[in-house]
Amino acid sequence: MKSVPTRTVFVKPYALFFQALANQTRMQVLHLLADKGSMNVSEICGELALEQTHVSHSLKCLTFCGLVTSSREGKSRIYSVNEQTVLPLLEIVDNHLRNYASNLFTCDALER
Amino acid sequence: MKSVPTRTVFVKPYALFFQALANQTRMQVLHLLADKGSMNVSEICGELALEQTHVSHSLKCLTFCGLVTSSREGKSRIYSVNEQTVLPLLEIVDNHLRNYASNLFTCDALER
DNA sequence: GTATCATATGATATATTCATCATATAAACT
DNA sequence: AGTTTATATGATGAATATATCATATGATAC
Repeated sequence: MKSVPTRTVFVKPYALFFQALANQTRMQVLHLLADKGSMNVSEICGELALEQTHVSHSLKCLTFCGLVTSSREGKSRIYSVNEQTVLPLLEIVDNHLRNYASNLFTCDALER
Repeated sequence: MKSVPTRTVFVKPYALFFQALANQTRMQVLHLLADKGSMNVSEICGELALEQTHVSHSLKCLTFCGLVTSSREGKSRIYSVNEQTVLPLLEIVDNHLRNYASNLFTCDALER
C-alpha cells in the first residue's frame, strides 16, 4: 500500500490552473476578452499585435483550463471569457495588487 | 516618443502575481497556512515533509507577493496567510475547478 | 565571549516553459 | 475538383524556473 504524502497531491490542479494565468500573453488575451466581450482570433491578433500561432496556442491553454469558451462562426472562431470565474478573480487580484503588492507594478521579476 | 504596445505593460503585475501561485510547493504552503492559521518554518517543514531551505525560499516568494506575512517569535518566525486575499481567491478557484476544469484533477500537465 | 537552534541567502545544474517556425486542418467560394 | 481565408497543431532552440547545495545571519542560552 502506497503512502500518500501529506497534502501533496491535492494542490496540483490549483498550481496547474494558476500556471495558465502566469504568462503575460495569456493575461493580455484574458483582459482583452473580459473587456470587449467576444472576439475572433484575427481580431485578438490585431488588437494585441501578436502572431496568429502565438495567440492560438494561448487560447488553447486558456480553453483547457476553462477560462475561455469558443464557438465557430463561418471560417472564424469566436472566443469569450468565462465571466463567472474571470471577473471576480481579476477583481480580487486588482484589489490585492493595490493593497498588498504594489511592488509588483515596478519590479522586473519575482523574488524567490 | 516611444509608442506603447496596446495593453502589454499593464498585465505584467498580474502575471507575476499568478506565477507565485503556479507552483505545487508554494500552493501546499498556502493551503496549509490557510487551514491552520499560523505556523513557524519548522512546523511547515514537518507537516509537508520538505527541506528547510526549500520552504524558506517558498515563503520569501509568497511574502514578496503579499500572500503571507510574518513576525518573529524568539528564535522562530511565524507565518500567516493574507486571509483577505487568499481565502476568497481559493474559494473562486475551488468552484472553478469543480464546474469548469475538472480535467485539471487528472491531467499531468497543461495543454499549450 | 561561543555553542546551539532557527531561519535566510546565494549559487548552480537540471527541468520546465516560451515564442517561433513549418505545416496541417477546416470552411467558404469559384 | 482547386483556391483562398481562418485557425490549429507539432517540433524546436532559447529563455526561465526549480530544487538542492553550501553557507550566512539572527536569537537565545550557557
